[in-house]
Amino acid sequence: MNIFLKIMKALSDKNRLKMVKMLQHRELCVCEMHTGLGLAQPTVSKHLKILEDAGLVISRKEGLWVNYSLNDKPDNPYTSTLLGNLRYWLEDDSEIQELIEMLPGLNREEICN
Amino acid sequence: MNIFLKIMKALSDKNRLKMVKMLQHRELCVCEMHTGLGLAQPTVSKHLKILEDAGLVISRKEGLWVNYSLNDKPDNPYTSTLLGNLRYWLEDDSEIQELIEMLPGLNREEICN
DNA sequence: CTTATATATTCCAAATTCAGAATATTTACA
DNA sequence: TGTAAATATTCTGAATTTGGAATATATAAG
Repeated sequence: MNIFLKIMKALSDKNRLKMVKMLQHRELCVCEMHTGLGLAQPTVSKHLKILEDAGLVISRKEGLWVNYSLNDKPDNPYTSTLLGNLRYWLEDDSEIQELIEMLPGLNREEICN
Repeated sequence: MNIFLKIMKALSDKNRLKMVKMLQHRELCVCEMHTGLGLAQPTVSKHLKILEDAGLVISRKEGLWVNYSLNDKPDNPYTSTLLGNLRYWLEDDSEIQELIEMLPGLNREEICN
């Protein structure tokens, strides 16, 4: 039950939910999400830790960057089902749509320097 | 997005999750859940309000009792999918199992008087 | 080895959540 | 109308969550 609750709590926050929806489109580094969401970098870093601890997200180091992506090898049925449903859930939400539309313009080389 | 977040928050609490699992077996009044969960009556009442506001649960008055049951006519896909998944999710959780096993012994006529 | 950059961690204040005690409301019934 | 019983609401304190500033860590480049 505890892992289920951890997953639900991780998905109960608006900003973390936005991060998941962003990551459906591509791998992102911290500074890209920090810029895209208009949140402080430490805030984003902490949210990502919560998502990673819940097993929803994985990270991969690439030099100075840390690339985050959705976990496509979940070890429990809750994660796979929820991440699967979230592929289409909230697709019609305007706030999400605006966020997704700005994704192509998010370029880590431009942002982080 | 807000209704989705409300649903996720409602299912992010251990006691509310237990209530949902209890209600999968039968309609229950407040005092039955209050006794079964070992929580104060106002605490249970407030949790039920949160579940009802999220559309997960409905209530039906019957004299002094208020019977709560799962909402089988959800007006959004999140509720129907999640309640559907929760039919089998957590069935193997020992804490849930113990709770379910005590359900047949929960009798409102005995408890509430 | 020093510097610069991306990310993580720590610290703290504000906001929210949770629990139970006290109280209010609602309904049945004498 | 008055009382009893089931539930709902209010109030309060403790715990948790959230956000950002300050700081620490890690890696690349000179």
